[in-house]
Amino acid sequence: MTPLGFYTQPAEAVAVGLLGALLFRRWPDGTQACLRIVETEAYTGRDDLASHGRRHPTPRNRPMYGPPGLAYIYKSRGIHWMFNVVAEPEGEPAAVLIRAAEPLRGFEEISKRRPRRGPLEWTSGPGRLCQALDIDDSFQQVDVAEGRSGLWIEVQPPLDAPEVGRGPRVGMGKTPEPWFSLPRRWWILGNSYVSKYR
DNA sequence: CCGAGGATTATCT
DNA sequence: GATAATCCTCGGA
Repeated sequence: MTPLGFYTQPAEAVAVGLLGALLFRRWPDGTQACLRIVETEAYTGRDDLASHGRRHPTPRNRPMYGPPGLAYIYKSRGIHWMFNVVAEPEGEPAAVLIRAAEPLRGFEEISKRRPRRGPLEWTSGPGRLCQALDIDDSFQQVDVAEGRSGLWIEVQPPLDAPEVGRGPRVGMGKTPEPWFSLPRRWWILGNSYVSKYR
């Protein structure tokens, strides 16, 4: 499947399919990091009161309505950057939040951006991941299927179903049921880098 | 180990 | 004016 075809799928399918995908970051000085995506969440449009796309386009959520395969980045709590990849055809507000990843290469580069913290706290959460990889809104709407921006994803073959966990999303706050409990979070079972804030 | 509370600001109503 | 797709620190056990 082409990258465009992959990201054009429903957000749920993209979220599952991104488990095990390789996330790359290359800095201007030539240093590089490679991580394995281990936790994702799906957000869609009017059928999802937890999603930024639940009402209509706004300056912030505009990228969710745009072409699939581009980054959607926003700031949470005025502090933490969140990294999503847009899914579904242009016009449909949908995105997949990259919640956690397991560092494979570039430990030095990652650890120096997460000082005074152990490896398990480097990238085990969406805000931590963006801190570890210097991801901010300068990557807004970059194409994650190609590496020119210095941030890209290489999708891998699907995992076997028994390796995948599924459950409610994190940080739903006052979101009403049933959206509060919809099982739209996926993770790799047994992986230590899955976020621990539930 | 665990739970409570604070940080900090753009965005939306 | 309230809220937020989070993270960290601190106090108590």
